[in-house]
This record gives sequence, C-alpha cells and structure tokens, in this order.
Amino acid sequence: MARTPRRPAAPRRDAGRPRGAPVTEAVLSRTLEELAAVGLEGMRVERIAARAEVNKTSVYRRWPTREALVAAALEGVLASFSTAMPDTGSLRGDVLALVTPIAEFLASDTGRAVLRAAMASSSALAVADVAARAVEGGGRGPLASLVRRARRRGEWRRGVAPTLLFGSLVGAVIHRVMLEHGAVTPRWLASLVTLHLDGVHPR
Amino acid sequence: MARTPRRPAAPRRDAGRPRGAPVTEAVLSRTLEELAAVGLEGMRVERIAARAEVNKTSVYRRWPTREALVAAALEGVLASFSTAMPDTGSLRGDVLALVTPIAEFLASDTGRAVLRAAMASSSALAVADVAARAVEGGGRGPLASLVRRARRRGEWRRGVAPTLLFGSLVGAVIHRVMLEHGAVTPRWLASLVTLHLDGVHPR
DNA sequence: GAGCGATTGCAACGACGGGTTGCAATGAAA
DNA sequence: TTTCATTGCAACCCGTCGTTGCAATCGCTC
Repeated sequence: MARTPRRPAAPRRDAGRPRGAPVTEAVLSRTLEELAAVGLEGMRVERIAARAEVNKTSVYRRWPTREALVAAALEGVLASFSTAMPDTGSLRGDVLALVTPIAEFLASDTGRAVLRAAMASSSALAVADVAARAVEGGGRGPLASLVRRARRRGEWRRGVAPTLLFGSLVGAVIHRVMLEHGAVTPRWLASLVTLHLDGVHPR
Repeated sequence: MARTPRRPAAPRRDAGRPRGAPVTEAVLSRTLEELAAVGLEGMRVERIAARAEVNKTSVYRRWPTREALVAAALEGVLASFSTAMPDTGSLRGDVLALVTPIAEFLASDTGRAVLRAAMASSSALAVADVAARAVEGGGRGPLASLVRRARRRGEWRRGVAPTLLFGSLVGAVIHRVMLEHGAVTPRWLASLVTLHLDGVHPR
C-alpha cells in the first residue's frame, strides 16, 4: 500500500455546505443540463459534480456508476410526466392534447438527450417502462380514458389496439426529431394525427 | 524527444499480409460485428483491429477518430439497402413489401446497433440522409413509385404526404424495437399497416 | 533482379476520464 | 457533549484514445 503522506492541512470551505437530499437533487438536475448541453458522450461526471458544487466522490457514493447516474436523472424527468388529460369532446382533440406535450418535450434539447440516453444505455428497459406506465397506466392512465371516451362516442374502430396507436404516434415524432431533424410544428402534428385517425385510403 | 531505444529485433509475421482495400473492408465489417455485439459504448478500436488481423495504427491511419470509423461502417451498410420494389397490385401489399425488410433489419442485432449509433453520434445527420435518399430517392425511389401506383388505383387520399407515412411507419418500428422491446412479427406489422391505411375512425 | 515509394507492424508514449481509497473535517441528531 | 453519518480532498489505479518514430515489407517499375 504505502500511501504517500497527506498534505499539511488543506483549508476547507464547508460553511453551510448542503447535505443529503439537496445534494441529490442538485446533481440530478445538473446531470440533465449536462446531457442536454453536450450529449451522452460528452458528459463528464467531474464537471457535473463541480457545477453542482459537490465533490466527485459524493456523486460516486450515491450512484455507483455513470450509467446509474444517468438512469436516475431520466427516471426523475419521466416521473414528472403526469399528463392531465381533459375531455376535449372529440377523439381528434383528445389525441392532440395527449401527444402535443410529449412531442414538445421530445423536440427539446433535454428531450432529445433523454431519448438518446434511453436508447443507448442498457437501462433503456427501465426508462421505457416508466414512460409507458405513466401514459398507459394499466387502464387508469390518460390513454385508457381517452380510448374509453372515443368508444362511447363511436369514434373508435373495433380491433385497433390503443398501444399500437400510441407507439406509432410517439415513434413518428422520434423519427421526425432524431432522424429527419425536422421541426415539430402544430401543423405537422395535425397532419400526423389526421393520418392516424383517417388513414391513407380515401373515405 | 529522447525516445527510448527499440527492442532488439521483434520478429514480424507479415507473410502475405493484405494491404489496401482488403484491409478497409475487413475493418468495416468487423466494426459492424462489434457494434452489434457490444454496442457503441462497449466498442473498442483495438479489439476491432485485432479481429480484423490488423494493427490499431492502420485503423487510425484510415479513419482519424473512432466516430469516423463508425460513420464509415454505417454508410456501408446503408448503401447496400437498395430495395427492389415489386408491384403487388394493392397499396397494402406494396407498403408491406416496402416496410417488411426495413423492419426486419431494424429488429436485428446489427440494425439496433446501427440505430443506436445513428442517434447517438453527431454523424446522425449524414446517416439519416443516406437512408432517406435510398428510400425516397427524389421521385425515383421505391416510395415514390409506390405512391404513383396507389394514386392511379385511387387508393391514395388527397393531401397525404408520402414522407409522413414513411416516417410514421419506420418510427413505429423504432419505438417498438428500441423502447417497447417487442417482437416485430408479421402479425404486428400487418396491424401497423392496417392502422395507417384505414385509420382509427370507423368506416 | 535491383531500386523505390507507399503501406504496414510494432512498441512506447501522453492525455484524459472512470472509479477507488484513506483520512480529516464537519454537520446534525441524541 | 458525544456520536455517527456525510462530505471534501488529494492521490491513486487502470483502461482507452489517439500519436509517433522507426524498421520491415509489399508491389511496382525500370
């Protein structure tokens, strides 16, 4: 072992330094900023620690690896995604109300970073599960109530799986944002919803 | 500089060692394998070089950075994606014929790795462009001819943008594969195409 | 076959970031 | 006041990226 002796007595500036929960929040928040700013590849744990005014060691004491840190940050942002779903009176209005905030988030810097991280890391499963459960919610989420109302109004064709519609809408947004690099305008979102509700075949 | 002196005389085993183009091909091919096997994060340039039976230096002499290497490998696989598009006699058949091979590729290990890399790296733009051009092809690609035939048959509703349909289909597959972690079965693909052709509204 | 430029292997190197460790100092609760 | 968990800090190990200075080799031309 034979460690080298310590330096004389480095002065500490610990006056009022926060501990516990505040540290956790600060680090996770900075992690999201860092992800949005420089992406998953350019993210440096040491820089996050510095910007959270915390030592690198303290970060590693909470999240054993960099992957764990990213995963925790993602869970945080997704958990805050409890969409309030008003009844707009039509299926079209309801779908737009459901998809618009999601699309806006995915199109933002943070959203794209989250998406990249979710797809790149092996924690993808956990992240996707959280997101899906938030929206689908096993019969009690916003998607389920949307479908229930549409069926009552006679706007839902038999045999269409709700999760298929949702996955297709979100997938289209992902394709638009990550591969086409196109803007997600209200106009574009409207065409997307029209496509899904009316289909390509003439009526 | 004052470099340390060389070792006595390391024996070389260069007999019949390939040069030029064969090296390039071998490395790019191994890069794809590596990507599929361990993902973008786990990829090591030195391992690729070893498996291609080439020195790390030779790899860096061709592609200055690891990103450039990945980008080159992706371009290779996408360029080989010239879809032959038969006329199946119906829009539904044509769309299925267009989407099925793409979906199968995206669902494979290599496809998922390509997708991850395309979304993670800053070379995403180039990669997506290559892919889009291959399919859309500015009026001469498989997508354009599919649309032309559908319009002639009266199967295409006015005002539907071809690229919107394509992006939505591919996006749905991406969502399915990367986030839902679901299987891309013929049955699932059929439901997806039905959704896009007939829509959610009852007919 | 001799000569020549381009290509390669090889070993070592600098830089950097991930993750760990030993210890002293501090904070908050008992 | 005592006690224990939490933090800062500096140093460390280790693996990977990308570079460099050769010497050996290949393939081609004369």
